Amino acid sequence: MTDTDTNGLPERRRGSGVKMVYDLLRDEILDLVLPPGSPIDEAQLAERFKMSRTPIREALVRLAGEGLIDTLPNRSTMVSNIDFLNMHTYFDALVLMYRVTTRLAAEHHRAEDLQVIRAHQAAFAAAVEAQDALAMIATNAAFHSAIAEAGRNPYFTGLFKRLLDEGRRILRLYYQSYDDRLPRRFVDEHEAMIAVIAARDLGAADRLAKAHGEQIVDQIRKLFSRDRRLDIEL
Amino acid sequence: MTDTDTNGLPERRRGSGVKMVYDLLRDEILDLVLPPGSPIDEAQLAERFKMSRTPIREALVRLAGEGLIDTLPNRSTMVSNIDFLNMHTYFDALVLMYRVTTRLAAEHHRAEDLQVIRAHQAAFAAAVEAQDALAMIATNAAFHSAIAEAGRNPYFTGLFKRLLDEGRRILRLYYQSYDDRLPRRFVDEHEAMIAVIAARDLGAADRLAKAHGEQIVDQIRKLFSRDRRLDIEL
DNA sequence: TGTATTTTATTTGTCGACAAAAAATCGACG
DNA sequence: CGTCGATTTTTTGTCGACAAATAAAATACA
Repeated sequence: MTDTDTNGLPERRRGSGVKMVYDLLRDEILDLVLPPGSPIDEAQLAERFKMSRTPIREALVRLAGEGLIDTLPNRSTMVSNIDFLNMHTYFDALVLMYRVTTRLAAEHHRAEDLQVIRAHQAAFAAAVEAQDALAMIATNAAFHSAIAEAGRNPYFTGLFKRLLDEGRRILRLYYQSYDDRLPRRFVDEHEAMIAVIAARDLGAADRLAKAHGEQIVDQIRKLFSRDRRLDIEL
Repeated sequence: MTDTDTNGLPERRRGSGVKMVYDLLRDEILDLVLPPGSPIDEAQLAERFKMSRTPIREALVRLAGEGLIDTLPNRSTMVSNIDFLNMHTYFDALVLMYRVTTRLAAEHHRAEDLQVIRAHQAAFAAAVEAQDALAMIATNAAFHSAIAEAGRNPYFTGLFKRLLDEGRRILRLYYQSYDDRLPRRFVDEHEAMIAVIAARDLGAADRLAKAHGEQIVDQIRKLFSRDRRLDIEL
């Protein structure tokens, strides 16, 4: 037993509490452990983490800043809803960021970036092989996130990462369908993207990213119209 | 004397304090009243606004979430620096958002949107006529912000508004040069943009926005190399 | 005189408590 | 039996105080 006191609770260093609460709550929201609409009770969290409401509050303010929770003034705060009606705006933004970040990666990447990207791609391929849908979602996001980092534009990577996070919530609703033959196609497309990035072919990077993104959007649209009979306008 | 007590201090309603501090600090940062690097002292702010440190702290957390201030753990927090070395990433993002939002505005705008846009354009023209540089910056940002809103994609408008805010800090450093013949050209270009948006000509909207954005970037680059002998890579 | 070490001072992070605001409960009255 | 109003309960926003962490100052020592 390391780093724990007699109560079995980890000894927290001053200042680490907010980050812990923030990270955990964030994960629980994105993994739908806390589904949209779930009420968030400060006092309850304070008791759960054995700390005062002050650091809890700070974590909540940060989550609200990212739009992951909604706070009604003087009243309850809850996990923000996924806006299915305006989903097309999400897809538009996602595809554009796929394109821009991949193109910039082809332009600005360094040798060490490719190693990181290839490592994430290997992890994604392993998740596909293992048919682990949750791992697919996570490693796929990490793969594209690494590409964005190689593009070296913090404004784009910032927006893109937020979109990928939001995507975690959407995909997790439908990850069941991931046990068909689509994931292997994604693996191949990822390989092709790595190749054009390495070759610094900006045009091809843009084209591949566009096709890749639109295919994912198409797949999600199909899921929606099949499972929910919702016609998402694109 | 309305809404004030005997001390001359406004009676604040519960919950309004944080927003007041946030808004004011934000403006002071963007207007360079608080230049980059300025130390932010919680206790000092608490005394200035006659409130406890708790709401001050919440405002600071939100500002930190937007990257307007940097907080060293357990130590001082200060106004974030403008990253001149990586300015090109800013320009890349700005021009792309100019294009995307203008194109989407041409696609999705409604009649009432055009009225708002034209009103902002009139205010911009008036600022140019009055040679009021600060008003030009503000009304120009409002004009493009209104176009973005008409595009109806919250992900793009969110990023774009943040970029325009950041631009306020950059432009305010150089607003002196605004007393040449460039602003009138901006007025004309704005008029052309409104026309193609109204005509729902997506391609022309994209082209005009690209030219408009790149011209602004070019202008700023010239200012930099002239005033600072700084060679900004683009 | 310069450097290492202790002491002091300043500032942040956290806490428990209180007051305001909204919701929930209860009770009066039709 | 239902509706409106008063009262209680719950939850949030704010406060003042304290403790940990760091910087600054003072002291000891070579």
